[in-house]
Amino acid sequence: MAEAYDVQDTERKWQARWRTDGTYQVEADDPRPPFYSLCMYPYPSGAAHQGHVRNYTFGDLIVRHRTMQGYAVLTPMGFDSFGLPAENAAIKTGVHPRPFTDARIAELKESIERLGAVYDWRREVRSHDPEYIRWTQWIFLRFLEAGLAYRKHAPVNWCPGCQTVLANEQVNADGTCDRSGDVVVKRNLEQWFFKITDYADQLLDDLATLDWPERVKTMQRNWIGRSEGAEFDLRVTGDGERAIRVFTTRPDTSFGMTYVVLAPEHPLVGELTTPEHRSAVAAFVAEVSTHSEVERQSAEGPINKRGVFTGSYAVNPFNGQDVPVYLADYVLMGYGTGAIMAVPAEDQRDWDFADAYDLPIVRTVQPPDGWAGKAYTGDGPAINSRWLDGLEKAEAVTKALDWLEDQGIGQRKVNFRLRDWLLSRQRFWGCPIPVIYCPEHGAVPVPDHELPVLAPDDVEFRPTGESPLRFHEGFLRTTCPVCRQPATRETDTMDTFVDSSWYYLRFADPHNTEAPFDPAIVARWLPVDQYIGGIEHAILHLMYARFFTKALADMGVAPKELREPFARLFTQGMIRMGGSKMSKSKGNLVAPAKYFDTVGADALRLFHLFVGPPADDFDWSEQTDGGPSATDSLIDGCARYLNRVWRLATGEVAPVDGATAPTGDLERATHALVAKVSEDYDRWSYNTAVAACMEFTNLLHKHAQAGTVIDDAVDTLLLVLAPMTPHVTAELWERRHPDGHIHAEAWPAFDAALASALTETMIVQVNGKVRDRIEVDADIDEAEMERLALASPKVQAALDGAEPRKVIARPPRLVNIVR
RNA sequence: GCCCGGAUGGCGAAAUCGGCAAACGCGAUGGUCUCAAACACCAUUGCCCGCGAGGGCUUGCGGGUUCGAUUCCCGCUCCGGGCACCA
Repeated sequence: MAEAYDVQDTERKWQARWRTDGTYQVEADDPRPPFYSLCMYPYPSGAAHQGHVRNYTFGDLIVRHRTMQGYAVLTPMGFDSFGLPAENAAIKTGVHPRPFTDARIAELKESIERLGAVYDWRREVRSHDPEYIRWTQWIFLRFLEAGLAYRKHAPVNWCPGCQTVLANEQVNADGTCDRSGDVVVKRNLEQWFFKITDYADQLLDDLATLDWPERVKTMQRNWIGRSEGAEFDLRVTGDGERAIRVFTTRPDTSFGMTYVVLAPEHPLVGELTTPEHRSAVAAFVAEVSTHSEVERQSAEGPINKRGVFTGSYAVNPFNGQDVPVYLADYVLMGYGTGAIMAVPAEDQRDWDFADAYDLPIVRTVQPPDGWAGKAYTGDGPAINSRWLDGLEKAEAVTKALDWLEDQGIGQRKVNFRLRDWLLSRQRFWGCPIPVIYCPEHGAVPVPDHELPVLAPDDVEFRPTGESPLRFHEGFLRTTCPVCRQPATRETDTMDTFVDSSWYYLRFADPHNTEAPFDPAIVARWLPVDQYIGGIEHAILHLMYARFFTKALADMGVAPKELREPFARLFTQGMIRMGGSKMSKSKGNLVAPAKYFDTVGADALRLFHLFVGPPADDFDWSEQTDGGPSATDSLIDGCARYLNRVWRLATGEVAPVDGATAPTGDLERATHALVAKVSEDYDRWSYNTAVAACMEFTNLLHKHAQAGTVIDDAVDTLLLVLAPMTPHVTAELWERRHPDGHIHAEAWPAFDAALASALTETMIVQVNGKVRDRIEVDADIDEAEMERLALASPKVQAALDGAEPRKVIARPPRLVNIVR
């Protein structure tokens, strides 16, 4: 009886081998060309889920393929181990987040290993390691010195559920918290910020240099939201001193300004409000401040309740007319100058407001004939605009800008939607911000030699909305590094996105005790050649990491030439179940363990590779009562395929009486397989690479049934399968080549000439309909094609005696006869 | 509202540069092996008409360009995602 494939034993055996033999450990001085492959390091939420499996299967395929191609592949892994879930669990159970987190890391690490994904574990990085904390804090201090970290009072997003401040990026479009789903409210607190806006232009421009999915780049462009325009002053009527500064992208429409609007929080509101309007304005401002950002920014509600007149007027500098000054909740203090010139004829919001408040509307751009809409925002000749009349938009904009600058009233100005990154979190389980507050010296950085500032273990976890550190006297009370007088520590911690903004740099030099990393070593490995992760990080993490790389390079901490961290990015599709993303919080996870325990890691990997294009979402079908789901059937099919490969490679395919070997040159077919799989690996078409392997396996199977010798072809099949299904191919290789290690073999070469077929099936069409198929030499010429085609009885029948009007021949595959 | 994707058999999908639509697999049906089952192996499997040979139709919908369109262009429908008073 032939020996069946023992999945469990084999996978365990090879995982142990890869752990101990160092195949995937590399040093900075490795003579091979470097290749840095990185999967986004995970938040440790426990055992892996199918999203991890998919991510690390793709990543592992690249690592193994590049290694076979002769690269020194840097393949590190770590854990984004600070964060809310561990702390929330601590509040619930009273158990410190560290043991909780460490246990979950151990679980996740085990399932990653059971997947057979290989990493240089010597380089493991965990956000909550004291050494990692040290260097995160060190980097924060460098940002502080460079003026890129600062503190200010700011209205911040406060989540009542999480009891903490959130970054803009963590607030959903509907104003709810990205994590808890609670409605976010505004609070005014003193917070630390990173000055990411200093890099807005670079973050925008350098997107062009990246080999990233277009849609991710577009999302980043929209998020940065650059707009060009003008800022200029409007004198307040009857007031020799005060002026209102406005921002506009349409200075060409300035003659159509019929009123001015300030944000309710604008500093001039008090001064501009006349006594008879005071109570109405006060009521309006109070009303607006009770609304959350969401309510305020939703266009619902009657527009005539959304603004109020201040009683003051300002002068439109273009035509000298007085225009009324209003407040409206749709004007935001945080963008531009917090004040706008309203041009209702060319802006729909202004139009609606003018309509509701009976304000005049003057068109300054001629709408096209038959224009039935209200505000016209398109191009057209300027009208009612004196010296701009007749000019098209672009010219009018330029002329208006020049005029503003000549008059000394204003100037060209670029505004960004991007805001500075709020990094303070009123949380315990994060990296402490290394700052001390001294009554005498203010905010003083903790000296480098006192790092890391570590949170104490003996804290009480309470849902207070402030970090438990605030109640820990031993942590809180300290002395000022400058004057040695009593002082207090900052008790906020950093947003966990700070940790993930530089971990990929630390991986290059993870044990450095003198610096976060050696720039020379970083220069060898970075930028990351292939970064893989979920689309959900398209904006936040990827923008922050780009900012960190640029800032660190400018400070000389990272190599100066390193302008971008991730040269190529691949965003894998989501796995959905029942229409929503598979996630722990939705309770619709399908743990991989049950597949590891049955069909094995290779079969599960093969399934993820085969099921569809890696970038596409996949719907995991739910279990029906008792029977296997469609998804489980697909996974079983992958396991069956690997058993077939096993029998083929161990010589156990049963011979079939009277079977004859397929015709065709097996050597050519083998070259074609290598060509196909090589190309598919490079273009992220793993599903078709698997299909090609299956097709080739079917071919070899027929040979085996006929008893043909096919050893070289089987070896090649194992080699091209090795990055996809590493365990079974390693085992088979070792059995076929004693002491051999398939993952140390070279990727098979192919001869392009041999990879193409000798003969082709020529399709003969009459009027575009297929009428015949003829086997021809691959190097056939047009004349011969036409001759063969016209000689075909089926073609003659279709022509029915008619003379062809035209014959199109595309050697060697197609002839179309037009009658 | 704006921007970006997507739609192909019963299901997951393929067709890479405008040239055989449905590769590969799942499921299904019939058969071989078996006491039986599982495994394995063989065959069929887009839809319609036809005993058959064969014929017709088919890539969300409607047009267009072309000898030829799943692929390019115009106009829609539906689904998914991102952004959304950003002046």
